[in-house]
Amino acid sequence: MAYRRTERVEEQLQDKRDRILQAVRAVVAEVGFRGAQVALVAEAAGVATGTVYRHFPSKGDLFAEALALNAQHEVDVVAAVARAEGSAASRLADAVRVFARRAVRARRLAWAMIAEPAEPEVDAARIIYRRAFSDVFEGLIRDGMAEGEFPLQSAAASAACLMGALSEGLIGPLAPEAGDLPNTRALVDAITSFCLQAVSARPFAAPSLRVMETPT
Amino acid sequence: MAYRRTERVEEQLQDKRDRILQAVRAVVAEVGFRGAQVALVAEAAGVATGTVYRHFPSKGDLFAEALALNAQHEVDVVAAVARAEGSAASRLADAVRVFARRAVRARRLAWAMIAEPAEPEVDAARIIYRRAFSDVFEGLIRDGMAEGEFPLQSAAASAACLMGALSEGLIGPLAPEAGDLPNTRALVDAITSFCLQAVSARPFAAPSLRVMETPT
DNA sequence: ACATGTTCTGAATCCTGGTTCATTTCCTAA
DNA sequence: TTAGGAAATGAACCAGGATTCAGAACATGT
Repeated sequence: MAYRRTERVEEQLQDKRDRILQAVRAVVAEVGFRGAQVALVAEAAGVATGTVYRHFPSKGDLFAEALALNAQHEVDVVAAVARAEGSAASRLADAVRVFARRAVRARRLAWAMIAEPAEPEVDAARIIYRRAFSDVFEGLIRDGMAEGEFPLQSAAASAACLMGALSEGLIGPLAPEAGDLPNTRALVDAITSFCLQAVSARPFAAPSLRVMETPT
Repeated sequence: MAYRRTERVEEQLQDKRDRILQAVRAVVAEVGFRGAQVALVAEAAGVATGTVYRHFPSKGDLFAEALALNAQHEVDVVAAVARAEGSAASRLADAVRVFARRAVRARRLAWAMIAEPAEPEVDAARIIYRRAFSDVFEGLIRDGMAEGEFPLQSAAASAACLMGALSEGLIGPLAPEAGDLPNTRALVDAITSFCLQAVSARPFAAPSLRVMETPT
């Protein structure tokens, strides 16, 4: 016996792993998932291509973990806002606004995280985190209903719609092709109030469908 | 000169082209974009792989055109509903409902069309049609504002959010993994009223953000 | 300094599925 | 019936990028 993994090595290993994850973030923020190849990530992390595979089983796993890292952080931020004090409505508005604002700041990265096509593993992770955000909103909607601030509704469905409105409202403007967004503030406000009203408005007696069965 | 493209040949050609496009639809409806490879499509269309390339320059183009065909049809259906008579609110509700209902019917296909990862050309087409739907909704929102049915709002932003709420509200349930959706009706209703209220409710004075600048 | 095990390296390999193209089959007009 | 194209075929080809792996460089404890 002449080798033992010392504390120091352990740290270096961990550190290298972290560096690789950070590199993914950096590369994706720059060239998106599309252009993010393993070799580039390795270079950005200052390691050889093969090293990446000593730390992660595959590209998909690596990228999914990188996304998860980022997304979890955002979830935490939003959840913290949601946990603040105040009415459900104001907390919901704040949560939505914080999400939107942060996304607008890190345009390219946000777009990649939310919408850019990527490996299946990444998609899987996205679904999980979409739901995580959705859960936060769902909790707020339930609070609001409990307090009588919001009308009764399917919290789960509303939360999903809310999440959708939020990301779609953002996606167009965030897309790399779209030019500079001139009035960030207005955009964020529009999205926020859309979401708020959807959830907090008095129940609307949706007119029944008079259109016949639409065929074809 | 001993050959001239006759009427009949012309038709056969056109017909073959159509068959290929239909085959894409069928294959995608079955195995999604992920599993849809050119060879499969060719087989489904009853032609050789190479033939596909006599009609379309590349897989991406073919698939994008197939999506466009489908999407355009849906846009037409929704636009027709939007053009019916009645208040803006009821037309909007109907439009949303029809979209959702039809999507729920053709689960796998709808999911593929709306959300499944695919070639860049397909994504490009998606963006175009997303906007097409969004435009229909935007028109209705404007109508509603003009009539005083809806409060003043950014029609473009609301329409985008609406589109997002609609697709996201659907996507989860439509995803291939998700089991059977038991109460289709309830889902469609929940989505519809979410959208309606978002757009038609009295303006909500969104509480201002008391949370400090969230760092990191 | 050495023996033994570990991590790193990056060029070579492999794989997948889109695309090509030499050949065959099919049309048309004379 | 046949010459002069056009369209169809599908096996072979190829690109691009993930993954591997044989050797080099390191660590550790004696």
